[in-house]
Amino acid sequence: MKLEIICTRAEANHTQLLNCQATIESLDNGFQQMTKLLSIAGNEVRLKILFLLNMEKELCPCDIADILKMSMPAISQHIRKIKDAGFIVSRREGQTLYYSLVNSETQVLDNILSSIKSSRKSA
Amino acid sequence: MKLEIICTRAEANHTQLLNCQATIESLDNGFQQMTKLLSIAGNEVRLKILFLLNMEKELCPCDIADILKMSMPAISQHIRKIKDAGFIVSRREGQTLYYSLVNSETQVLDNILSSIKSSRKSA
DNA sequence: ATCATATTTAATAAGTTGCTTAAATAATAA
DNA sequence: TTATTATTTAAGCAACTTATTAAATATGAT
Repeated sequence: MKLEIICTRAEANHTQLLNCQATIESLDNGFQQMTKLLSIAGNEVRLKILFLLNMEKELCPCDIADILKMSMPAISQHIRKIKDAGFIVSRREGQTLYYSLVNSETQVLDNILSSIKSSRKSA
Repeated sequence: MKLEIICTRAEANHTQLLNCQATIESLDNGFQQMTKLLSIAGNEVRLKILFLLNMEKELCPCDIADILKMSMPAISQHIRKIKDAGFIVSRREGQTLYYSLVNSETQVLDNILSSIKSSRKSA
């Protein structure tokens, strides 16, 4: 792989820049995975859904729509995104679908959610 | 504040739902602050910029453009978003602007960045 | 001054997001 | 079967995002 440097500043440290490029490239998969999580959680509605599922273990779309005072289709479409990303799973009971968090490799998500939980005390 | 419940399921636990609404509302500020951070970091380019600034202490836009192989204006506009959100500051040295991370209340961000760092080992 | 470098800003275009409304599925009940 | 409830899907649209290109600032050098 070709690593080019175009910065012309005299002070620019080319070794440093090449090093940075190599590091960024070696972590490419990590960046993609993390961006997937953060772009899902970086929407206030979806962040609240994740928080609620963490708090209540499982909820149906209707509950979530009630709690967040939003329409069913709006909630359903957020749920689909979170599900497509693999962070939640569903379980059917009659006409009702219950969604719950997948608990795997969610160390960063856990940290985000507990940070929100403790925000009441500090705010 | 009026808390309405519209879910008609017989099994729906109204106390639970009202409780959830109250919790979500009490943490409103926390949700907004966290969404701000995650929506900034939930873009792969910005996540890499934050990672690089964490790794190298300070960098100029030109360095970042080189490392990420992107145009100066594209980088500059990402930097502006991160700066407007208050996560980085700049220091001028002649014609060059050096950007660095603001280190305050960044516990979640630190966790995100160190998680990426350790992704090489596990991937 | 004039020019070159580092950076930002503005205008714009293409793509994405996130809602709404209406229609489609799926399961259950009468 | 027909109706009801829970949920999803589709179409449409306004708002937002992110890149590009070109122009504007700011600093330093000639």
